[in-house]
Amino acid sequence: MSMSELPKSYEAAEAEARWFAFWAEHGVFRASVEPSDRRKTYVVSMPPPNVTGSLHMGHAMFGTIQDVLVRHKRMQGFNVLWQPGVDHAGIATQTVVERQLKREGKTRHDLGREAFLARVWEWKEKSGGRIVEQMKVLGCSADWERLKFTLDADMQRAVREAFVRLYEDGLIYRATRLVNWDVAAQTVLSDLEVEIEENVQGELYEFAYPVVDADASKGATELVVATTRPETMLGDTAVAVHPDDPRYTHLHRKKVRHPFDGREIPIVTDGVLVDPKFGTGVVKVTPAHDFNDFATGKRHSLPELNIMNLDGTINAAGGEFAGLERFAARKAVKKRLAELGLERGTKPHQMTLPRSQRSGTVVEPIISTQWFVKMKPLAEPALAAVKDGRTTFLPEDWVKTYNHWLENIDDWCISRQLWWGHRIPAFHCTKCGHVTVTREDTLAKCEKCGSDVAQDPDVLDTWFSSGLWPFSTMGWPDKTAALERFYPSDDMSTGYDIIFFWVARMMMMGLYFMGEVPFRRVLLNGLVVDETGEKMSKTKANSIDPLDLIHGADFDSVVQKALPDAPIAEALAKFKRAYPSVAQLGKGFPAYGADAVRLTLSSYSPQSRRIALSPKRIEGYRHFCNKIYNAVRFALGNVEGAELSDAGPPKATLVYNRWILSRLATAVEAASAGIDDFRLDEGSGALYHFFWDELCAWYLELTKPVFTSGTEEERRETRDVLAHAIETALRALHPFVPFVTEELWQRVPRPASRPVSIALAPYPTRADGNADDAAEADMGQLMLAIGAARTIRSEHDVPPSSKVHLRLRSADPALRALLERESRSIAALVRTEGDPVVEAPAPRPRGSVLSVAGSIEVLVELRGLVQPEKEAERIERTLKKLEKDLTVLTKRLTDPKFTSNAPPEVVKAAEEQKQSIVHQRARLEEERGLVEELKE
RNA sequence: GGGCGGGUAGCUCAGCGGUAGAGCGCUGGCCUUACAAGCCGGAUGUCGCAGGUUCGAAACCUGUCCCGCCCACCA
Repeated sequence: MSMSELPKSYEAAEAEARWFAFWAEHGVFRASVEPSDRRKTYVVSMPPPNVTGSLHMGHAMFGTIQDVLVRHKRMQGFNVLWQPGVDHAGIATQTVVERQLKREGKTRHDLGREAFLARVWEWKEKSGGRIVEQMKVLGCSADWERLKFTLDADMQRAVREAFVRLYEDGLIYRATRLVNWDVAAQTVLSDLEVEIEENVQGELYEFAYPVVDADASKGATELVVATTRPETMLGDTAVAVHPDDPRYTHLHRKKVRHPFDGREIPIVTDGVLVDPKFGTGVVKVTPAHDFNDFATGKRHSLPELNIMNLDGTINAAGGEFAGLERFAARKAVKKRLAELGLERGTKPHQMTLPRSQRSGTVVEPIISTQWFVKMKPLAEPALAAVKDGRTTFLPEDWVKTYNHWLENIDDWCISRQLWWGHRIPAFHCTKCGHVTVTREDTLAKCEKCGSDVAQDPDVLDTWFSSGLWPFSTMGWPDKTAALERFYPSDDMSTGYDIIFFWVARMMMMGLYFMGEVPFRRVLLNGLVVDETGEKMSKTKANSIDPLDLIHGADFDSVVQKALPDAPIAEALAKFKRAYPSVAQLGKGFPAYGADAVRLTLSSYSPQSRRIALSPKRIEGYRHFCNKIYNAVRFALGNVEGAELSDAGPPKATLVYNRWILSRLATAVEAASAGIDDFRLDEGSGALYHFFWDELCAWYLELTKPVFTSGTEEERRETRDVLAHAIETALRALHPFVPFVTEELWQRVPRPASRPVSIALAPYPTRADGNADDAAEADMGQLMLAIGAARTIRSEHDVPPSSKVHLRLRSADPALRALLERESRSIAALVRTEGDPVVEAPAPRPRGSVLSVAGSIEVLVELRGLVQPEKEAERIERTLKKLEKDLTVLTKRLTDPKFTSNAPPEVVKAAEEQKQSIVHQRARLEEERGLVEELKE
């Protein structure tokens, strides 16, 4: 295969689709449950994306991380299972379909439960697979044949089993209490699904309750209360003051009159609820619509007066306000209070507002009967398992967050008033009210009285089934081969935003049902945000679809997707503010390809909480992918017939061949360490640096003169080492950039034992290279000398087409021998006229410019080419810098505290450096005279 | 109100006890037969601020100012 057969630039799109199909066809991603397969397992569960979802940067992030981990382990010979799945996403999915119905002028109630569910399934079959296809575009090597949907029949069975067991064990119960109500979705929410909006500018409204039978001589005859939700006063059943507040002592045991319906409500004393220093020191108490007041009501046995319908309108208890929507009711109540002369003013007030994570509407606390899971008994083992190290976190500061949440956990409200989801397996007797919880699909008669029963209408919180994921996907509650082999899993990788929602719940459920932690490590990545650090959101028009990066897209279409309802110009302006670097990108994203996007995401330190996506950075990594492609394309022209074995690297005698094998050992070791330690940035960085700065910039350049004018023996050795180096480098890079590496690897000479795909080839280890300090030291000298010569050329504007005469001098005979040996290489890289002259130090020839590189003096003859003024400038500038460094070093070395306290190797390094500087300075000072010579 | 993370080159970020790093951007010279998505050079930082510990601090400690996130029932 010669290089002319490959196009000059790498075209990602075509190659990526082709290789993914190839991997699928060869079952490369398949995990094995064969009893004869003795390989160690490596298991990762993919966080199941919502079935309604389409790929966003968060998916791309975890998809990349997990794919790197999984491909690495697969190449290391593990039996890898990356378990993929899709989540039914209760509220989100139901909302999507209900919105469709609305367009047809219908509600789900018009269809009825069964028909509605049929409709959702239909939608799921049609549109629900999109996210899976998109994960594949990214290159995710999950075992797609094992794809699970959280509502699959076997998942339903697992969920029901879990529910029944928890119920039987007394950990699931039904209770009536104040819960968070989403009036838009018309369902209860768990505490976690309520998002607190901070720093909302609200108002504190004050009004007066007249005291019944007030005695004006003893003090106030009314109590002024303050509230941010005036309409809740319709449900007030008490007014509270602090027991020790002298202002109100005379009112203890008295009552106030409700201004609208004339009810008399008690004045209670409560030291918990009331802070006498806040406001008027009087608090209205609405037990049915406020969490504090609910608790207060319990302490004082107050009635709980519910004033709200489930749709957020005021109910009959609200009297004249019945039927009003809650915010309209607020206005009406205020108006009425003003008319009655009870309004006492309004103050601006900074407050927090609880909003539903799903619908965004303000959450109403209401009293309702729901199903709960008792958390304390589940949380304790989950805390213990992290404390004793059975499960570890990376980065580990997240342990604190995890602990804090579990230590203060409240019971989990798991019922939802939705239709789409796992139905609660409980049956209510229509006659005696007895509740039967059963594993069966249906129940014919009440187990207590034999009357008809009706199944509980509610479904479970989506996260309930997610919590069972690591074992429900393996066939639990059956004792399957998969469960035996793949539980617990090894790494749980996800964004830190779902530590509570998912990670903690899997820990609790896994420990409870399996008696063992569900995973050994929790790897938490940061959130992908825009280039200025803002969270990606619709209103900011700063969301980027990873597919637009992979396949390319005009900014017009990018922003239209992000902010569909705004004018393009406005959306575009917002978008460009969020991504300053796109200003240099013209009209849109080019097709970066999946590899470039993956490598970019791998290059961010996973311990940072925010990952500010920079499109220009992706461009840099696309260039790298192209670099890989071209380097291999070039190498292909010279490696034909290479003889490779998997017993180790080819034998090398030439310094650059030994050197690249030594660097290779370091690089592949760093790559594996980076991946193992969840430092993908370090792993990918090591390979990037190796490939570009060492393999391409130095090694490939050094092989060129060998292939054009080396001896046959030199050519053969270099051919084999080069072939080995690129084959190994491709394997090392594969987890990060799977597509381009497969594309090239298939064409590269490789040992006969290699499998059908690079994805199954062994991941390289140190043994694929050959550590060689002597070769590294020698190459270091050569690189320094060549660099110095190039700098001289460049600073004197010598065009690359002009060849120069080069002299290299050293007092060290061994070094001279090296330079002599490599004179052909040096000549090629510096572009000299003939081979450089290597000699012992001697008087400087007239008309040449000198630079000192370590212990080598580099002289470039420039008579006729040189510009004396520039040279003078260069000398003075360099001397100034040397002088500065020397001052610092001398100061340190003359300080006895330093020389006696610092470790010897540090002192020694400083001394050597000082010597080198002194030497360089001396030589350069001599050079000052040169400028005059050059003018001759 | 509690907790956590961050403030390092113009931008996005590594470094976390031994004389400041990367990518992009900037800049000089090059279409040198793998790659102009490239090559060879170059410039760029009182490492948020103030104290302290140390022979030595961007890194450790204390305080302080900004920015962000999470948790929490102050009406």
